[in-house]
Amino acid sequence: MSDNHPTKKRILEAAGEIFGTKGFKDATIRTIAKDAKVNIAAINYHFRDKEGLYGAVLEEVFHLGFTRFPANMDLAANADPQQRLKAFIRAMFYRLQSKEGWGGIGGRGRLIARELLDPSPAFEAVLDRYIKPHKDMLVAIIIDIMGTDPGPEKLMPCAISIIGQCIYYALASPVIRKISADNAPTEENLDRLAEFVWLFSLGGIAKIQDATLSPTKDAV
Amino acid sequence: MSDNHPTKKRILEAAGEIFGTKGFKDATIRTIAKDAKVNIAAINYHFRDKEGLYGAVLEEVFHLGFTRFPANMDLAANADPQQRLKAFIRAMFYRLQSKEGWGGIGGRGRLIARELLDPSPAFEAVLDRYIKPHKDMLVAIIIDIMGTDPGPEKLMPCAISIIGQCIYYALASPVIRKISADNAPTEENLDRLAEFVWLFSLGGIAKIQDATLSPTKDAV
DNA sequence: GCCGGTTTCAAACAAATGTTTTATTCTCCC
DNA sequence: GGGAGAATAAAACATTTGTTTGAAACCGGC
Repeated sequence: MSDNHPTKKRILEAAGEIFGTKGFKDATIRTIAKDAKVNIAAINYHFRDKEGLYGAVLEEVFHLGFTRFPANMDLAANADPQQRLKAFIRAMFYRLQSKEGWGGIGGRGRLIARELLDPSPAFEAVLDRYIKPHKDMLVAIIIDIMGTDPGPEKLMPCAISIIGQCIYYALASPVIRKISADNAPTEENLDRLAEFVWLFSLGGIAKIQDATLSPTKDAV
Repeated sequence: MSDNHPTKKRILEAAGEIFGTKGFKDATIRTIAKDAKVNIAAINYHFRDKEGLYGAVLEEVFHLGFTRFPANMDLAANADPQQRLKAFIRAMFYRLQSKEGWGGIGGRGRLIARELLDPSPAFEAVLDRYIKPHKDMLVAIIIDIMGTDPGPEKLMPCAISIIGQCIYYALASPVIRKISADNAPTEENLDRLAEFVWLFSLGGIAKIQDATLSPTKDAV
């Protein structure tokens, strides 16, 4: 079983597409096999079962996305933190949306959104290997922007707000297209959308830095 | 077929829960029937088929959410726009997350997230009836905060960023819980999270208002 | 050239699931 | 109180779908 086996590769490719657009349950082995021009049994032979295939797809998709579009996207490590945030957000948009990455709504980008909603058993590994380090990177950038560590009560929600905006564009693009077609993500407007989210987030961070938040145990 | 028929009501209740947690395809009418303590055939009898049931659930869920937690939540219409934004965001959090609303991750809140990802045929109606007016309300608030209408290039992305943050908390709460348990939405911290998103967004709006954005057709 | 293991293939299997059917029970109105 | 229509129940049906099986084809090494 030499790796990057052509059959295996074709299956992974087709599966990424089908799992992304239809979701785990709606995707059928038969459709994947047909798209990959492969016999049904080949899938079970190479990946044990449907879940095994899904796990392999997930790992491959994350690996691809984070190597092709790393969080510090074409940027010197000593760049000023605001530019690093811009690169971080741009990388996220490109990773999620571009054809070269997860292909946005038509493709595997949705696979990630689905995992956020219903984490699969295979997601746990991906979480530790890719997502947590990615989050730490963002947190470090926010600290640098603020100049001091404001503590987790401000840090984490900032990170969530930033990531949330990026993911939402990927998640809701069918609906965004219906309500405001110009702002639905496409290959052409990723830079514009990323720049917007960047500016918006810089404003948000600044505001949060100055604010005194209600105590954690709120009983308003 | 007198309405709020007890059987019909029980089915709707159970279906909302099951569809929300499992999604359309994973939910089986047998499970729903069992939870509702109803014969399987009763579902087809009252709702024609599985899709008909789903449509009814969707309509009922949106109606409930937007009447119980309207966007101007317990607030005078002439309140200052910043407070109106705060109320808007709080309403969204409560609608999505509270037990009395869509019950967050355990319940029907996920149903909405699923619709954003894969809009069903039944979603179209809900979009016109509930979501578009809701969006218009937010846009009006943003205009009031800025003092002038900045044009759609700034308005719509602001609205998307704000809504995106709220939805993301609902969508990703399983993952947020794993990464930063304190900030996963619960019945108790909704006010705190909403206040955070409000402040962050106020900062974002201010920043965007002052910024000159790249031209729409960007070719950096 | 042939033999071992690997890979592919077509067909069959078994389980799950939406829907329909047919009979029975219930409910209300005359 | 009886009957017509609505509502419920149990069982059967047809389809989809993940998986397995057993045979055929392929391939590298001796």
